[in-house]
Amino acid sequence: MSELHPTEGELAILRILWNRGEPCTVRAVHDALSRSKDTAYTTVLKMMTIMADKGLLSRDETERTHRYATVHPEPAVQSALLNDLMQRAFSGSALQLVQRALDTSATSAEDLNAIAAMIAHAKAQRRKA
Amino acid sequence: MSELHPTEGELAILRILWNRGEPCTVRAVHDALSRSKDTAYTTVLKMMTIMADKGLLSRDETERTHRYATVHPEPAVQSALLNDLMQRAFSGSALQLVQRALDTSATSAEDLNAIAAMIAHAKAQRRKA
DNA sequence: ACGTTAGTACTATCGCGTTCGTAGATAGAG
DNA sequence: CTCTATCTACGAACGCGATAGTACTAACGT
Repeated sequence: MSELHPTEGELAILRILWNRGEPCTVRAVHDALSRSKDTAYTTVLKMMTIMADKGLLSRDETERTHRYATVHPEPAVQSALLNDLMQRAFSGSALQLVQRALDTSATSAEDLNAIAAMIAHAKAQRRKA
Repeated sequence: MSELHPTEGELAILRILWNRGEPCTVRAVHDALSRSKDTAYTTVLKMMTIMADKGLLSRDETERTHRYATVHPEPAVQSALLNDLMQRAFSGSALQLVQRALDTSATSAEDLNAIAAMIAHAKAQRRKA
């Protein structure tokens, strides 16, 4: 259930793994993380083993240096987080959420167009079904 | 800074206060909260005093039974939470966030139309400026 | 064969959110 | 005036996320 509710630190690690797109060593993740944050190697290791225990990551132990991979794809986690926030702060209303997102961020004209296109597409899907 | 990042429990209390639209007593909040959650009166009291210390709530102590009111309006907190999530899970891209929100939740046709209207409006605003 | 290097595991600590019991204060009823 | 109900305040305890130091293990070069 809460597999898809990573904490802040966990999400930072997941982002790196998603970016790489392939199983990585703790060393690689730590190096990448060091660019934005100052964390000890053992801390990253600890977090990643915990995440593996939780089922957030999978671990390949065939080599001496273990390689970790994400279990859930990025969109699934994004959806889960979004749904969570929608329930907690928007009474479950996707409309309100999107509304707030749009009038908050300085959305570019291109983005507006992209979203409009997306909606048109969604409507088309609707008509088919 | 983190004034606008209420925790889960804090948000539940804020929601009640926002719904009421007026300063409330701890008793009133606790009663409302009891409908969905089983929490002791003193727990709610404790959280609300902490929130007052944090600047999330203001307190009127003129009467014996203090009355608490929200400091920040709901939209502001929603925006802050949304921005936070946008940074953490969507690389700061509002487009991606909205995209995920739309293709995840079973958005109703009316909602789609409402969002489309909203975008049209935003575009119009853009043209003016 | 041995020491250096790099890896994982274990353990401890710290802060914070959450929970609630208990104590102290005050208003209102009898 | 006293007793009771209700309120606030204080402090303790617990779980968990985050952090990191230390110890043990395995490979690799000389």
